[in-house]
Order: sequence, then structure tokens, then C-alpha cells
Amino acid sequence: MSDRKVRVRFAPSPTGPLHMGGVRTALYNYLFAKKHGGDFILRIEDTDQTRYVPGAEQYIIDSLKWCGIEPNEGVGFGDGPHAPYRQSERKEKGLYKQYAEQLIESGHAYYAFDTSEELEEMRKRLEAAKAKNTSYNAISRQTMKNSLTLPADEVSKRLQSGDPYVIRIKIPRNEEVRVKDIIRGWVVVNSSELDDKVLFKSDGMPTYHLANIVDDHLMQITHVIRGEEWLPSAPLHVLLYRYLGWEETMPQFAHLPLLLKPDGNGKLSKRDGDRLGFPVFPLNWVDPVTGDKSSGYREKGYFADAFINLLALLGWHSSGNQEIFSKEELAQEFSLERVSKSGAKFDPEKTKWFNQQYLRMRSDDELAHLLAPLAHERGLTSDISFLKKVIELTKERAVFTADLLDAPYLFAAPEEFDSTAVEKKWKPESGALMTEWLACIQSVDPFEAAPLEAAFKDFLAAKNLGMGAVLPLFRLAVTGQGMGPSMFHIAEVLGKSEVVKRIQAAITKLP
RNA sequence: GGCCCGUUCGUCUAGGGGUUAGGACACCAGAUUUUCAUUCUGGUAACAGGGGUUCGAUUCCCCUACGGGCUACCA
Repeated sequence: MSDRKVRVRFAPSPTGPLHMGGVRTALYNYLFAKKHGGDFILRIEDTDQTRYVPGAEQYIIDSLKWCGIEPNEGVGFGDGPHAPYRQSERKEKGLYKQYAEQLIESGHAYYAFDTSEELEEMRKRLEAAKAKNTSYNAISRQTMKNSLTLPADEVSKRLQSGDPYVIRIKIPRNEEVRVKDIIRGWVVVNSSELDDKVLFKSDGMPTYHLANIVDDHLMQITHVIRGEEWLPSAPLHVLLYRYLGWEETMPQFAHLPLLLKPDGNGKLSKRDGDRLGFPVFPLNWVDPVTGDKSSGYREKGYFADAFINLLALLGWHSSGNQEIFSKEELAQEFSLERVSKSGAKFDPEKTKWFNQQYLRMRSDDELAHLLAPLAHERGLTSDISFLKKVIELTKERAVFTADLLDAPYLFAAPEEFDSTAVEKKWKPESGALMTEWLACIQSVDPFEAAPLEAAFKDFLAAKNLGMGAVLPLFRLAVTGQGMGPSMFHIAEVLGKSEVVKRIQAAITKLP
């Protein structure tokens, strides 16, 4: 059992865009597979036809691709030996019905014919009677219409005449069910707390519970790594493995803590992103029905590796103090035992910090190539060697790639001058002072930061003035701003004639 | 309501029967810098509460409180 090759799966429903919590689940599966040299599978769980959202499946595939956590088997990533990987297609092949019937034959499941009205009525009746448990279970099923209460001939008559029916699991009345969770240890529940869950729906589709167990078994999944919201149904799943006779190869479970809202309570939801101004999704998404737009990390300017890094640390931590991990390092270090038990509040601020770190790790050349299309979009030059010079100056204050362009004066002369800077620094005699500085500039050769700075210092000494008295004027005249990167480097990038032109223009424009 | 899971600085977390309870983000202060930013240095800040067990508990056990999840012919 333990010598089986590790095989894990990510099994989302295509009911909308993939939430960052889902991406984290996929990531942990991916890292676990990589760590153990195993397989990572993408299975699409589309058994609920009513919730199908066009484009959602492609969104999931695109998101995983962008994040660099690609499955080596599954929908959108090439079929493996267990195709198809879409449950709707697997249902077509009759993969689920036979197992539901097997359960009926072995006495662990039964047909139920109750209408939704009858189910509703049952619930109300039990509530009115102040019953502890209002579910369809070992006790209440005795009062309902199913193959356990109806005479055999009526059951077969209903079946033959095409009466709608579901197949329910027959949960024992009072039995301890134990689930071993890698993260939480043993979880013990009495079967009286469980209900006779529907395994097979009247529309011919299996429910999650059946499809999930059948597919995990058939696909030889060894570890089920999923969100904590599944913990309550894990005992049911254990029972299904047992009744199907698959307990020997039952996968090990690991239920991940949830991602919580940055403020207040509850789990992170789609709304929070819009409300708090940060993305909840990896990629932009437009709802095909409502047209609602949700922003994504990719389009906000986040690097995929930074996004993955931050996600990895939301619920997992190595034993040391390291926080920046490459994907390879994560795969090396990751272990389910070090996943925390409690939910993690998501902090958008730290997300920015991660991006900043990754931006700094990138070479100027790489950034220039990333920046070029952005610059082009804004009507700025996309010349790589020039952009590299820009990046040298703007890199240290940038969080996102686009921030590298936050120095418009490097691309064109300022049209306006920052009014507070002008008020504070520009005096009536400043124009004359700049005219003198202009004369000194002419003889600086080569026109580079160092000689320029030397010339500037000579100029200051001659005038017996301090840096603070003159440099802001120089900056204001050339950039129109009161602050920014090293002024001498800015001048070097701009070139002598441009600098001279700008100072001349400023002298005439400023009071 | 019932069942299940959880609880270390504001946040993410390390730690673990005896520690000055460590790191990171954020925040504050100082230094460097022409300025902003960077960088560096320092600082504020946590074991939910109550009972046990123990020489000793933040660490183990129980209870309470709080938080979260589940409670569909949804996943």
C-alpha cells in the first residue's frame, strides 16, 4: 500500500473562476506530487449540470498554466491512462451506475422515490418534533418511500415504469467511523450523525460523493488533499471505500485549513476582492451571464512565482525562517505534516511585499522585455536598452512591473511643474542660478553621472551653497518634480542637450 | 440548533514541559541619502479564559468562551 506510486488530484467543479483558495489546494497537491516523484492529475467534476458555467473549465486550465503548476495528466493537459478526466464523460461510459448498483446488491444502498415535497415535509415534521437530527437516516428512512420500506414488487414496478428515483447509501444506525487525517490526526464520528446521502441522482448523474470515490479508486489516487470543507463528509467516504471493497487501497486524507477574509470573519469569498481592492482570482474573469468583472493577480501585475510563493506560505511553513522559496525549493521542502490546522487570514499587504521581492530578483534585461509591451501601450518608447536605463533608476521603488514606468520625465519633458515643490523651492533668483549652472553643464564631458556630480559640487563650492539649496532646483527644472531617483543619473539618461533644453524651458516658465 | 475542526504579536507563522517566546509583513523611531524610495539599526506588540497533571505549563488533559466548516437529488 505504501509502496504505491504517489498519485494526487485536483478536482474542481467548473462552476466559476478558480478562487485563490482553490489554486492553493492545487499547489499543495502539485508540490506533494513533485516531492514524492508522483503524478498530479486534473479531474473536472461536472456532475451538476445546473451549475455549469461556460468558460470555467478553460479558466481553471489557464490558471494552472499561468501559475506553473501543471498536471501531468488530465483535462487540458493531455490524457493519461485513465481518460476521460471529465466526470460527465465518465458517466457516459457508465462508470458510476454499476458501483451504485453493486452497493444495492450488497445491501449498502437502496432506491428512494421520495419527491422533494415529501423530503421537505419530512424535515418539517422532524423539526416540529424537536428531533436532534432532521436528516434522511436510519430512523427517518423507515417512514419514507424507498426500497427498504416498499414491497419488492412495488419497487420493481416503479423502476420499470420509469418513476424517478435516487440511490441512497444505507448508513448504519450506530457505529463508530474513524478517519485518519494527515494534518489533524484521527477524527471519530458516530454513524448516527451521518445521513443517507444520495449517491446517484434522478437525472442519471452520480453525486460528488460517489463519483469522487469511484474516480479516486479507478485513477489509483493515493492521497486526497482538499479543503477543510470536506472534512465532515470524509467519514461517509471512508464508508464508501469499505462497502465497495476498496478499503485496502483507500487514499490517505489531508484536509487543508481555509483561507479567511482579511477583515472580519468568514472564509475568503469573491466579494471580498471587489470590496477590499485586491484580487481573489489568479486571472481576470468576466461572468458570462451577468457580465460581472473580477480582477486577477496576473493582470494586476503580479508575477506567477510570487503568487505561488505567497500562497504556499498561507497555511504551510518550513521549520526555518525562510520565506522566499522558488517552486523547486517548495517542492523540496513541502510536507503535509507542516501544514497548519487553523484557517489563515489573507493579508494583501504581504502579497505586495512578495511581488516586490520577486521584482528585485529579476534582471534589468528581463524586466525590460516585460516592460516593453506596457510602454508601447502607453505610447512610450519600447527600446530595450533605453528601458533598461529607466529600470535601473526606478527598480528600487517598484512593486509591480508597471511601476517601473512611474518616471514620465525620463520619456518626455514635463508639461507641468509640481506646484508644492515650486512654492517651496523656486525663488525669484533661482532662474539666474540655473542659468549659471547651465553654463557649467556645457563643459561636462562625458555627460555622465559621476563627472556631472563633480561639476555640480565645484559649482556649489564656487557659489558657497549647499546641495539642498540647489539640487532641488535642478531636479524641478528637469523633471518637474520635487523628488525622485538620483538626479545625476537621470541627467545622464536624458543626455546633455535634453537637459539643457529643459532647464532653459524651466527658466522661462517658472516665476 | 446538531456534529466536526480550530485558537502564539494587528496579520502570516516558528517553537515547545524550565526560552529574554524567534522570524516576516504592517506600524513607529534613528542613521545613511539632495529629496522620495532603498538600505541599515532599534522599538511597540502574542501563548483566549478557568480548572487539573507536574517541582514547573504557553507546551499535556478537561471545561468554557470565541472563531471556522458542514448540516442539498451543490461541489
